Amino acid sequence: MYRTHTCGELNLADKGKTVTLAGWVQRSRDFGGMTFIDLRDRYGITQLVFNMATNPALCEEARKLGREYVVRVNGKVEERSNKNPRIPTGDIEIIAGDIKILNTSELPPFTIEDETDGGEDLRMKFRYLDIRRAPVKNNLVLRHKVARETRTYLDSLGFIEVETPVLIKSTPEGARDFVVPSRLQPGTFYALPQSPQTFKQLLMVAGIDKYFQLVKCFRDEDLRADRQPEFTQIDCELSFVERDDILVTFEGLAKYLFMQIKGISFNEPFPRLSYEEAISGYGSDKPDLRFDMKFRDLGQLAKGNGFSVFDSAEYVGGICATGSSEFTRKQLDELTEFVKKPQIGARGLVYIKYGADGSLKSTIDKFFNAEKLKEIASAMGAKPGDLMLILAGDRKKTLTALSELRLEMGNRLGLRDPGTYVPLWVVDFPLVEWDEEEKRFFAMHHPFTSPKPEDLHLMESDPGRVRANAYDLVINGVEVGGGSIRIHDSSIQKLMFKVLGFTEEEADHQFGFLVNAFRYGAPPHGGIAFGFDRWVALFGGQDSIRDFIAFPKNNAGRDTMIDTPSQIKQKQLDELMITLRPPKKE
RNA sequence: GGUGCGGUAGUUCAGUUGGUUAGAAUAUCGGCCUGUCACGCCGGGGGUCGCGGGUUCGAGUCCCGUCCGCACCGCCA
Repeated sequence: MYRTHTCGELNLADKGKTVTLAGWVQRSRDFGGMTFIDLRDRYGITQLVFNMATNPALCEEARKLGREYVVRVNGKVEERSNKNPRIPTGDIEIIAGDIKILNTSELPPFTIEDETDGGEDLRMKFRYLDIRRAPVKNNLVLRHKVARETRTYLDSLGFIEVETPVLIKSTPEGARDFVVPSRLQPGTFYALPQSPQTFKQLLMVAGIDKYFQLVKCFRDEDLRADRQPEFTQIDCELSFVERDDILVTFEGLAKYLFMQIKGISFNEPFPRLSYEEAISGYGSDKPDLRFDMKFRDLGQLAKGNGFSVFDSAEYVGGICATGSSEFTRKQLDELTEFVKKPQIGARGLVYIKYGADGSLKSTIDKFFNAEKLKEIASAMGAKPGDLMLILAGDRKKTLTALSELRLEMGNRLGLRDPGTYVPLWVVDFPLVEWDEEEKRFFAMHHPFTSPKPEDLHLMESDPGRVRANAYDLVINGVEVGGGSIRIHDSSIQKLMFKVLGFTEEEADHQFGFLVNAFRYGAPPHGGIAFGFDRWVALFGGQDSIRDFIAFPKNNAGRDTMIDTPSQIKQKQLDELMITLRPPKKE
């Protein structure tokens, strides 16, 4: 037997036992007369003791062990005279009787500690060392647990996990595809799935009834802290369901996961907000509801006072920060700079301080007398001690900017605690969105999303106003999942393609297989997909999904550890009949 | 495609107005140390200042270009 125990399990109950442990040398503390070594494996750290008085040869050997050496140790479990309450094995130590070096190690390029001295890119380049660190390892354990609990829950409801192909067909709608050249059919390409969307719908036609899959998806778009080119979805689809069946089922999954993973229970149903309510109230289709600070539309109240910024604005609205009237000039200047950043794009920021003494002080005193300011304050629900922040301009842009300002204020006021979770459903998304560049409508969700029956009559006359039978689950401002009731009626599907500007030929070429399948008795169906990585990161209390993925890509889609993407051999290109064009000359 | 920040010892960083031999912490190596757990104390080694060009008597510092990393906008049905 290689080892009798792990480095994380021994305690006083094991006192007196002779054990064999194996692991990595985390650190050694050499006192000359005695040496302590912290031995680490996935399960924890156990202290080894070597004493010059009782076993000088072995103690000399132990002094020579370097960081990250792999060793196996025989010894006796003893109670420590000085206990360490900070680790689970802190009551005991191993009096080493024998030690074997299983492998030496070069000096690692960064310290293998919870608080490492390694920077991001070094950690990625030596990810196998990074994963030895408890925080990263624990994230992977967390990920495993979420996956396991997801399977347990869905299985208990009769879902079955079905694998769908990874080499599929490219479709121009939506994100860019990663493509894979075919050798057997030179000049043609597979695409990697952006999601198994069409396959799960075909599984519904096939009568699978309740499907799920923890599945890798691929999108060739630019990356962010919460976006990787390959990521994992909890992909689900059900037959013979209406929207509320799906919301209830997966609200159940969310609640189950919160209970199993975080020990948090939600007794109330998740609130539901329409897309329109979310946008007008929070400027975002994924509002962070850990704090209120809802927008107030100041509309006509702001206009006609000679302040041209307001008078010429399509939209004037603001937020009220409770108890923030004491913000300093410096803080307010910072906020102004914040909203004027190009990424946010507001032209300026109007504030009204509602002093605790009832006084009103603002950047627009010149145009608004105390009475008018009081009217605004009352419209915004402000009380003495509050700070009102107002933006004006083009409606869409201003709502977006106000949303960013709201989140910034939430951060500044400490209202976005990572340990607090506030979920909600956003429903009734628009079915399609007008694209000014291409002068055509695009599906907001995807082309198989069904319109709400009551809006069906607008499909041809005013498609922009048609609402979709679609929904997103949002937690703490993170879109963790979304889905829709699908179209199962081929005439509505045809209408949808028409709205999107597909000719019948194009629709047939790209999605003919699905439309064909629907001719053979497609059941009403719908589904949802969750961003598994985001969900795990959320449970882990972090914004970036990168440390919840064992081997993630960097900002530019590179894996610096294996150095990819990279060039391939000419022979491979020849087989694929691919000729590389020389780089464009400027 | 764009914006911002960064790149100096193995690592994380500091480096003033352009001016002597580029520093600190940590890691590492050597010595001392019998109860540490961020051990302590003493000593040593360690630098292509990302790369290329320019300005200058002189560049880590200023300018141009370029590469790399991080965050964001566009993009992500």
